[in-house]
Amino acid sequence: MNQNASLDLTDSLIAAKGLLGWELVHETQDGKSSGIIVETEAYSQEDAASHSFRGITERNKIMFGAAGFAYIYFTYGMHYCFNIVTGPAGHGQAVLIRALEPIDGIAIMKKRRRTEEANNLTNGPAKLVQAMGITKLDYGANLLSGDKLRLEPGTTPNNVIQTTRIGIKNAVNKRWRFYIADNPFVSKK
DNA sequence: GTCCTGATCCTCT
DNA sequence: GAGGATCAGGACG
Repeated sequence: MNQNASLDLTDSLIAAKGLLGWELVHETQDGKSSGIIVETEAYSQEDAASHSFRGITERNKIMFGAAGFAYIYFTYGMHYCFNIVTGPAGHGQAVLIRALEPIDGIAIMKKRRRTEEANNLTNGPAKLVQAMGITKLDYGANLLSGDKLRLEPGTTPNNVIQTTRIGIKNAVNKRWRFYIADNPFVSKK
């Protein structure tokens, strides 16, 4: 376990791996909630599965901006997913956060998720958004500025698994998904 | 405009 | 393991 001095967001693949072990913190009226990032996926504009593949649009324009901002999108008519923008300005890429290990505010998460099961709070991209109280209002938030929604350094995990992504139809052969081995809060092995 | 699809989750069998 | 919920963005004309 090594202390992370800084986060490399110059490339989504590097960032997806580097984000594992970092803590995502959100302070709301209900209190503070946070969790360790245990599962991520990388997306880039050369990648047919990425929202940025077909170029810049009103929805995904934040992906083409500077790194370190929140890209939140709505899908399947009922779910939001949370991404961290990476790469240089002008290059559309981001890292999808797929799962967290709950740390602070677990009682708040249970209330938001309407469940008592601790291992069912944040083990999926739409679940963690709900558990953390993230909304579309957080679109474009600067995660590195120490604001209410932010990233905090954690510890680098020892065992990281690299594999294929989940829930996509294009570019399914790319092994752009990373998760911490043996972590019970990973959405799927 | 209209149509279709989706980086999902939950509730059933 | 399968299917439904439910709506915004994007493609097309």
